[in-house]
Amino acid sequence: MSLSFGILGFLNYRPMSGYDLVKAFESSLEFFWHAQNSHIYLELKKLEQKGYICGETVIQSERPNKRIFSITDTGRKEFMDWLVEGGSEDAMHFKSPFLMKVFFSGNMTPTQSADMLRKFKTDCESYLKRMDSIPKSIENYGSDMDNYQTIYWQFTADFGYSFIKTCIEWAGRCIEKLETIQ
Amino acid sequence: MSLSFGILGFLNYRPMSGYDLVKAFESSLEFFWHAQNSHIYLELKKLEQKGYICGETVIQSERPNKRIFSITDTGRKEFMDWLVEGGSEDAMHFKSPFLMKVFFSGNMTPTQSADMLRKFKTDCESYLKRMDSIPKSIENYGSDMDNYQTIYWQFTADFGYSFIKTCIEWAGRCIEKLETIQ
DNA sequence: AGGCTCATGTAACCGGTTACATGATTAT
DNA sequence: ATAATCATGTAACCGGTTACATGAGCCT
Repeated sequence: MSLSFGILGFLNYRPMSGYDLVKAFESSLEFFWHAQNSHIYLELKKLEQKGYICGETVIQSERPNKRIFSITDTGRKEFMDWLVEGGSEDAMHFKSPFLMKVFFSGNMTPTQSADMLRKFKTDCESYLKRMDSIPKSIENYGSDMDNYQTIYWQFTADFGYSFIKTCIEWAGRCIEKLETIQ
Repeated sequence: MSLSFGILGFLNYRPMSGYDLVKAFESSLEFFWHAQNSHIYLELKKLEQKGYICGETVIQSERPNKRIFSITDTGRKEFMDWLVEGGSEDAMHFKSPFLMKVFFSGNMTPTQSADMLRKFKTDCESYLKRMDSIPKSIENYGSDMDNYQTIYWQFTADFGYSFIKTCIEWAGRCIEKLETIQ
């Protein structure tokens, strides 16, 4: 469901091809909404059928042809309804196979589970490093956009940043605890 | 996929009915793996067909009859393989319609988005309050269980706690920022 | 009388993933 | 040569959700 609103949201900024959308998801929503390219193309088809977007083929000589999609008025209305509705999004709990593993780690030795947590921690740390580039890219992106938009991109980036840092601190505490009982 | 491992994990502690499992998920995995009762019953059927668990009907006079499921040796092996495999769980990113809304909130007024974030924050705060009871229930639960198990339950509880606190702090920062530009 | 707990399921649907398929141009 | 970027899709599958259906016993 939310993928379609993500697509509508991007097309509300400007018309884009499926390929553009794949890139847009990768570079901005990636952290909290990973999207497969196959899924995006399927969703574009559905949105077109519903009349929320309309596609136009652009013939290119030096590159493969592409279809550029624009949001329609009904599409924009649909998007705004979703955005404004106060539906409690259940934002607090999320599905995490990793945490489920931690929950059941009493079936492993402390050494095994500490290793798992160390791997998690280093994964987080390298992810955090890659995230350092985000604030800059928002500034670039934002310069030619409405300045007001960019604060929300910064909000989500800040969330990602804080989340990962919380993960690293938590993993550190867990590992410490496990080292005392070995 | 992970639901089945959650079920196997609980049945690895002790035999349970579908109803027991629903309660177990609600009281412990709820935060990071919400499970529908219908889904649990469907999964139990599949796991039985695969031979990972086996069910036995218990006739009760004062209550409806029930089926108690036990984990089999192959089921236990399957569970342990899942637990130990170092598959990178992709624990860092998760799907959040709420954060997607934040990302696109440049289409709302600062007042509207601040309201949304305030609602989120109070939701988090009431959730945090309810979470205060968890450490106690782990202690109770843990007293008759292997003490070593309980540290992992505490780890996941700690994660939930830290996560919610991070959310509250983040929302606070966002609201503050929005209030300055109104 | 009304609501809660105990107890188990089915059917339809849908959001999303995995794997596969193709092919031109451009840069190294 | 070969890898990367640009570009678009299909088919099969599956994990999970929503809605529905039933019914006994207990507590207030």
